[in-house]
Amino acid sequence: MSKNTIRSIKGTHDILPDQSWRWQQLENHVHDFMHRYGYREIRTPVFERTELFARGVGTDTDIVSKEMYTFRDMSNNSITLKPELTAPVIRSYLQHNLGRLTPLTKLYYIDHAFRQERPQAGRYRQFHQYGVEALGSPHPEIDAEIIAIAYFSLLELGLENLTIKLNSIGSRECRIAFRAALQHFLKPHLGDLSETSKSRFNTNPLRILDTKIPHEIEIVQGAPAMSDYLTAEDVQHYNQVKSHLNDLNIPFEEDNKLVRGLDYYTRTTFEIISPALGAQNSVCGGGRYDGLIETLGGKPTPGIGFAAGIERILMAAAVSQSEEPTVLVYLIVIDDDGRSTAFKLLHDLRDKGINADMDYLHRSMKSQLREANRLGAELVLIIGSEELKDGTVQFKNLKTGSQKAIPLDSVLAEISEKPD
RNA sequence: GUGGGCGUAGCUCAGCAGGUUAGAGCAUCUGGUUGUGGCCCAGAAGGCCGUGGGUUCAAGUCCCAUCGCUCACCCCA
Repeated sequence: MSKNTIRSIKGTHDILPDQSWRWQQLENHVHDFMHRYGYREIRTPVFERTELFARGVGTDTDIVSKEMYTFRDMSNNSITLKPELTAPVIRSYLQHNLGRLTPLTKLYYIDHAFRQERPQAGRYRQFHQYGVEALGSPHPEIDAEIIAIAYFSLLELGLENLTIKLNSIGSRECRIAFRAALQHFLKPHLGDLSETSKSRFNTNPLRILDTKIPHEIEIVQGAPAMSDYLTAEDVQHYNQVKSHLNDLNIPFEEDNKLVRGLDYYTRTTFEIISPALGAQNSVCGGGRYDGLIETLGGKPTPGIGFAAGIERILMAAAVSQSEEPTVLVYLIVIDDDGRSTAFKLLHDLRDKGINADMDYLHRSMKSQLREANRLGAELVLIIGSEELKDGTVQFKNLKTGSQKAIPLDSVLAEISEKPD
């Protein structure tokens, strides 16, 4: 690469033609899948007011405190490239009062988000997710549906050996009690905790449970369990979610240490991990957020959703489902006389919905045939001065090698028949 | 922010104790066929050996710095 070329920004990637076909396939699958489950697409802007994330996601989360792309626009507003996709959807839901139409609003998206982290396998600064949000129902069936969508959509996209990790972190009331108990338990160990854990002790002690530091894991081992602090309603809700999952034969593992990193989660939280990935093995994460809509200025409305990482899915999914469409017919021009005839014929073919192309470099016939072969064309139409004279084209099948002269005006008919 | 690995042709990589004009395979282009692809053969093009500095008679090779890529920690999709 020349020293003068400009590179893409660290942690961002071009999706080249080799890969874009897989993206299209995945997106098509997602659209189709979501429609089957009764979800409608929503698209929100790439950037939002910074305040949306500060309020919605929580200022003491890693995302808000150190990973956002934030800048000032010309009106001196603080703007942030979306670091996650739920808060903007809720914002839009409230702004347009989408809940007016029906008490349960089911939305999905395929979108990109931005976080300023050190890139690594499966973690990029611009990354893509598809996800769903179901707004309005507090009932466990919708929790199960959300998990079902996450799980079955991933299966349909070709992922294997997935593990669903499931937990309930309770309603807001019992989290307050649990939080106090946790702080009470951790207080004597405060000196042994890492700096980050120490600061989380006050801001969000639940996240200390998620620690990866060995000696903290030991300390946390004896911590009070969230499950002991769930209210009777929380327990019942959780049990019903599990029961519905069992009804659908969706396998899951309970993990009472699973705490989603964003502040807004309540009750059901889940994560789906794939063994085909590296250290960043989570392909999907989600949960219930019964307080979020109220936090963002709406009336109290329950909600639940998930987001799945498209790059990670593409990394973990071995097979692509179908062949990329290729050029079917390639036109070859031998000498300048035939060029305009070929150009018009090319247009007619395309107009009739046939994948067709021709050479635009005035190359030798041999080169043009090579190109046709490289493109995977099945048929080649050759036009030279001799053909022009008697109004024909050479009709050649590249698979069999057979060739015949046919009248120019019968080309379309000939192609639509089974070529031989 | 912290740590490890790696930067030689478009791609994947050789380059062996520092020693003359820097190599291979694949890809590309041209030719072997006065109008016929794949396979085969021949040839061509393509490299400030990431950048800067240092050591040396001599640096792709050794040292330092720097930039970039990558993996991992943290956290997450």
